[in-house]
Amino acid sequence: MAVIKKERKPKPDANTTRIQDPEGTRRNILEIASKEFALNGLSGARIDEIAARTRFSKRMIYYYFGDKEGLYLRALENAYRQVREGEAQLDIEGLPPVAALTRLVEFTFDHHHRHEEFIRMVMIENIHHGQYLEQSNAIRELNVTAIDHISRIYSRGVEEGVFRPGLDAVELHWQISALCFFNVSNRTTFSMIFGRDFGAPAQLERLKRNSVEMLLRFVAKDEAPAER
Amino acid sequence: MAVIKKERKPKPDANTTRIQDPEGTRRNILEIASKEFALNGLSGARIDEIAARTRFSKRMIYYYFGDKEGLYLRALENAYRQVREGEAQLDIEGLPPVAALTRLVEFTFDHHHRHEEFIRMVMIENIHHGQYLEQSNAIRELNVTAIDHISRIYSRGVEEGVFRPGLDAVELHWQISALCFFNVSNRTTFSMIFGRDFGAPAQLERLKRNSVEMLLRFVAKDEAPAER
DNA sequence: AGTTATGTACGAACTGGTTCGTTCACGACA
DNA sequence: TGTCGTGAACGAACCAGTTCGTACATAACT
Repeated sequence: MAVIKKERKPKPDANTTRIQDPEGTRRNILEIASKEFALNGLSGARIDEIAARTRFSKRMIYYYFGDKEGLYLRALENAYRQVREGEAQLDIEGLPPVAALTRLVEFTFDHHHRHEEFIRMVMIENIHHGQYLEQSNAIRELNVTAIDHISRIYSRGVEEGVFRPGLDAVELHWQISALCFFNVSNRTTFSMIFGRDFGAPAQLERLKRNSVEMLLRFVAKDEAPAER
Repeated sequence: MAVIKKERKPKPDANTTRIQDPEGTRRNILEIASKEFALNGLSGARIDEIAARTRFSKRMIYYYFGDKEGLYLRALENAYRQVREGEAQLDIEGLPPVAALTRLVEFTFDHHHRHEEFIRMVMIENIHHGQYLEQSNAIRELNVTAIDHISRIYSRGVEEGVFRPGLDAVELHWQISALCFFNVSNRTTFSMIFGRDFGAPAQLERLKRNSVEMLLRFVAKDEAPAER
C-alpha cells in the first residue's frame, strides 16, 4: 500500500561515501540473526543478543524486520536461498548416469556438510512443525527445481538401460537427503552414544562412499539379492 | 495489590489409602514434561505450563527435579529409556540373515514412526550440541547394546556367504538410523516443499520398502554395479 | 514430634517491543 | 558557497508482560 513517491535517492550509482546504507544494514542484521537462530532456535535466540552482535541497535531490527518472528522468517528464507544457490554449482551435464548420480550424491553429502547452519535451521523448523516455512511462499519456489537433477539423471539411466525402471525421483531425492542430512543433523548425539567421531575426515569419507554405493546399488538394473 | 484470601482446597476427606505418592507424582510430572519439552524444546517449554498440566503445583517440579534443566535431562533420559525398552521387543533370533535384516529395518522404521516424541527430543538435543546427553551417564549405557542386533545379523550373513565382508556394523546401524530417523524428523518440511504427504500410509509403505531394499542391496554379496 | 510432601503467593530478572528524540545526507535557495 | 528544511536512519531509555525460582505456611504420614 505504501506508494513511494519520495525517490530520495537520485543517483543509484553514487556510491561514493554512503554513510546511510539500508541494504547493508539489513544484510548485517540478517547475517548475525541467522547465526543466532541457527545456534539457539527461535525461542532460544535473544533479540538483544542479536542486536549487540550487529553494528546496529535493537531499534533497527524492529525497523527493518517488524518483530522476532519476521526476522526468523527472513533468516529461514535466507538459509534456503543460500543453499539452493550453492546447489546450482553442481554440473552433471554430459556425464553418464552412473557417474552423474555418483557426483550428485557426493556433492549433496559435502554440500550439507558445509552448510550446517542450514541443516540446523531445517531441524528447528521441523520442531516448529513447519509453521514458518508455511508462511513463506518464497521458499517453495526455490525448491521445485531441487529434484530436477535427480529426475534427469534417473530418466537417462533408465533410457540407457543401466537403471531399473519404476522408481520415483522424489523418493530418490528423499533417500539421498536422508543419508546426507542425518550425517550432519545427528552427528553429535550419534558420536556421543557410540563413542566414535563421525565428523573425522576419514570417517566422513567412508560414510560418503557408503551413501553413494547405497544409491548406486539401489537404482542398478541387476536383480535385487532378495525378492520379498 | 489485592490481598486474595487463601482459598485452600477442601480437604480430600475420607481418603483412606495413600494420599501421598511421591513416585506417582514424579511419574506424572515427568510424563507431562516430556510431552512439553518434545513439543516446544528446552527454552520453548514453560515450567508454569507444565505445572498446570500436571495434577500438582510448580513447587513439586522444583521439589523433585531441582530446576528446569534437571527436569529436561530426566525427560531426555526417559525418552531414550522408553525407546530402548521398546527395541527389546524385536525378535530376530533364528531368522536367516536376509529375513532378519529385513525385519530389523522394518521394525526400526515403524518404531521410529511410533515414537515421534523421542525423535523430537533427539533433534532438540542435537540442536543443543548434545549438551545434556553429555551429562547423562545413564543414557550411554542403554545404547551400547543398540548395535548388537545388526552386528549379529551381519556376521551371520557374512559367514553364510550371503553378505559381502568388510562392512562395519556401526556404519550399517548409522545407515538404517538415517533412513528411519529422517522419515520422521523431516517429514513436515519435506512434505511442504514437495507438496506431497510423506506421512500417508501408502507413501510410508513405499519408503519403508525402499529403505529395506537399500540395505539389502548394500550388504548383498553380488558385485556392485559400479566399481569406483 | 519430626519428617516428608504440597500449595500459594510473590519477587527479581529477563525480554520483546515501543517511545521519543537525535544525527545525517541531500537538495533548495540565498 | 553557505545555510537551512526535510525525511530517512538510528540510539538510549523505557514499558509491560513473562518466567524461573523461592519463601512461607500447612497438611499428611511415621
